[in-house]
Amino acid sequence: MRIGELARRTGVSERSLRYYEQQGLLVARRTAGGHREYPEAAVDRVVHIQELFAAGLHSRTIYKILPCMRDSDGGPSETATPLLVEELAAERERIDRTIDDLLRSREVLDEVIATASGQPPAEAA
Amino acid sequence: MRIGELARRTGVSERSLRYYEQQGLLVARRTAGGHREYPEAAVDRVVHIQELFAAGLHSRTIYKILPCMRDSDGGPSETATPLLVEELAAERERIDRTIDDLLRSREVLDEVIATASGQPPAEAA
DNA sequence: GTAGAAGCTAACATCGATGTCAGGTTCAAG
DNA sequence: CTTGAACCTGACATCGATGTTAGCTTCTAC
Repeated sequence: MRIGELARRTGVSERSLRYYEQQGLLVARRTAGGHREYPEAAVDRVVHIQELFAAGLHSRTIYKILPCMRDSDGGPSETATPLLVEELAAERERIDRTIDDLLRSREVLDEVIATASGQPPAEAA
Repeated sequence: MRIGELARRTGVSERSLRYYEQQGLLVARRTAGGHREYPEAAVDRVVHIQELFAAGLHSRTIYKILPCMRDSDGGPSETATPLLVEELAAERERIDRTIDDLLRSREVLDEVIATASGQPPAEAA
């Protein structure tokens, strides 16, 4: 498929898809005229990439772990080096901390919402 | 206390503290010479602010909800308007989505780590 | 009063994914 | 062949919190 369809099917802008390619996250065959031609598997791959971006990983990190991920084609084509594993463990910890922060913040929001919704301030009672 | 101590005690840079003030998130009395002078409660307040920043909220949003938060001084000094509540609910949903993304991504990382650590790739078997 | 630490303001830099625009080429259907 | 949609590259803009620097002032302890 071409870039327009891939963008439509993944919800990722063409701009971003080209950026992913530039960062080595996505490859595409080229038409005689230079247009990108993606295989079906590209859809899954873009979804994976998005997930990792959503986790706050940098493209450089994603670049390193992508070959180690179970792809739609089957098993991973490569195994993570100890160094990469160490880096991923650090990312994992960062993610854990982020989740904790989010849970705490969500509680704060809930408290404010609850106060405003259910319990009119004492001054009004 | 002055800005240096507040920075030390909260782990937030002086630069950021001044920025918070500029955004209206933090107020400080001023010395005759213009130096900032913070009350003890500022420590808690800065911690709150950091939590909300960590959740991905913008300073403008934090500005709006801060007066509605239970402060170290006691109850909230203001109650959220319905409009604000709606906005906070949207933030809450965003946070939920973010958490989901993070959980998914963490699983991906765990899988890669597990593969690299324990299970040599199938092609070798 | 004086030296050095600590503060002040203002301005500019940064990071990274993404938006957007310009100017040109290719593709597909008539 | 022609036309309009889709695509190409390249460059510049954006957002927002924070880092950094410069040049100056204030504070504190001697």
